[in-house]
Amino acid sequence: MRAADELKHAALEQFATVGFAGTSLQHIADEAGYAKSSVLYHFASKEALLEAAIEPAVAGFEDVLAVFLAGRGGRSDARRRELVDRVVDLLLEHREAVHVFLTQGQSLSGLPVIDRANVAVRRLAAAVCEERESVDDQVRFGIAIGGAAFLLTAGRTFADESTLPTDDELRDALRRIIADILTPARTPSN
Amino acid sequence: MRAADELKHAALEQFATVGFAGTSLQHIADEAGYAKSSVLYHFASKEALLEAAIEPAVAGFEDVLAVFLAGRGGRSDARRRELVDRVVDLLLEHREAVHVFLTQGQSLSGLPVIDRANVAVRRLAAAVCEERESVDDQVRFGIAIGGAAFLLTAGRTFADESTLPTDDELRDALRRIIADILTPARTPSN
DNA sequence: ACGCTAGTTGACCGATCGGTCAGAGTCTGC
DNA sequence: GCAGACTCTGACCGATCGGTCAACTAGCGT
Repeated sequence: MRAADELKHAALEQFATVGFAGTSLQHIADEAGYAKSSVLYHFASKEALLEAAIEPAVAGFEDVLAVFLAGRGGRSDARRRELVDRVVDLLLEHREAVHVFLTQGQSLSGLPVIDRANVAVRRLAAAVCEERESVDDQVRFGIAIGGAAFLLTAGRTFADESTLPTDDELRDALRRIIADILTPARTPSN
Repeated sequence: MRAADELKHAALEQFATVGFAGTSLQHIADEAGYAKSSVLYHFASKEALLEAAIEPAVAGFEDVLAVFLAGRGGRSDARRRELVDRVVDLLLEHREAVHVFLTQGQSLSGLPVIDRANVAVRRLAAAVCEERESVDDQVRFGIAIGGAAFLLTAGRTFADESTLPTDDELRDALRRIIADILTPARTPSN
């Protein structure tokens, strides 16, 4: 069962950097040290490989969301902050899958796992924004999640001037700043 | 000269939605109503077409940046806010080019126009963040620009629940929120 | 009428794409 | 020893890729 994992890992890395359409099965196989045929032995198709590669990430978000929604502690600010923390953890843990979903999700819609991820994100937005549905809140949520995902992957291109921060530094900063973005001024000032 | 513009427009749209590698010259030609050979008559190669398509956007950012850096008014908060406003305008005007650059820039590095865009973004970050180079400031800048770009393109996938906001609404919200994100609490609290 | 240039196109090229298939190697239980 | 399942692979398929090229058309100055 090691081969399938190696292939998933290699595939995810390529999908995140070169894009799904820009990645060939041959290249994935070469990267993982197998023949192209072996890839199609473990996964029925290129799309099935993508699904298998990002499914754990989607499942993770669904779990965190389910825990939040089932929690009996209401939707206090503390609980919402806890949700943000766990989401940030998932963003860091599955950064490649998140990047693939956010940057190529629209061209990949139709794949079951992508549709699952879409409803998960919508429910996440609803949980974070509560019933407040102003344009500002939508924009804040979009910037927070899109920005975080961008920062974790593409952002490295021009953020490494001196020394790029540790994952732990990044995690702390993201937790603080995203919570900051999502809760503008608890009592509106504009 | 109309044909070249039509092809650039069609190409940019495809590059933004399906990705550069995932877009075929044949599809671009079909979309614009020409033959594949015509595309390669107007542009030396697929890469040259990409460069021509996103060059105006890069030039726009370079101009705005040059105006800001050459301005004799120092770097007051008001001037920095004006810079943010103009950058937001450019993000809206060239949203497809911005999307292509931010989501595929790393796999497209090497193309002259992409490298130009990279240095422009770095200088923009320096101009906005001033000499403050803490992890937080870098994260805030990354989230702001990445989030805005994400919101303008991919974000539409799951933001259109009811009615997605007007461009003008979006512009106002972005100006306010991005300025907000980049200037956390004028005097640091951490 | 002429030649010249710009624009457009279909035919064609080698390479590579995702995917199929018939084996070959390896290990197990009998 | 042997049967069977599991894993892996090279050869091969039709389709499509980016790119080349010669030919055709339309306009324009002379």
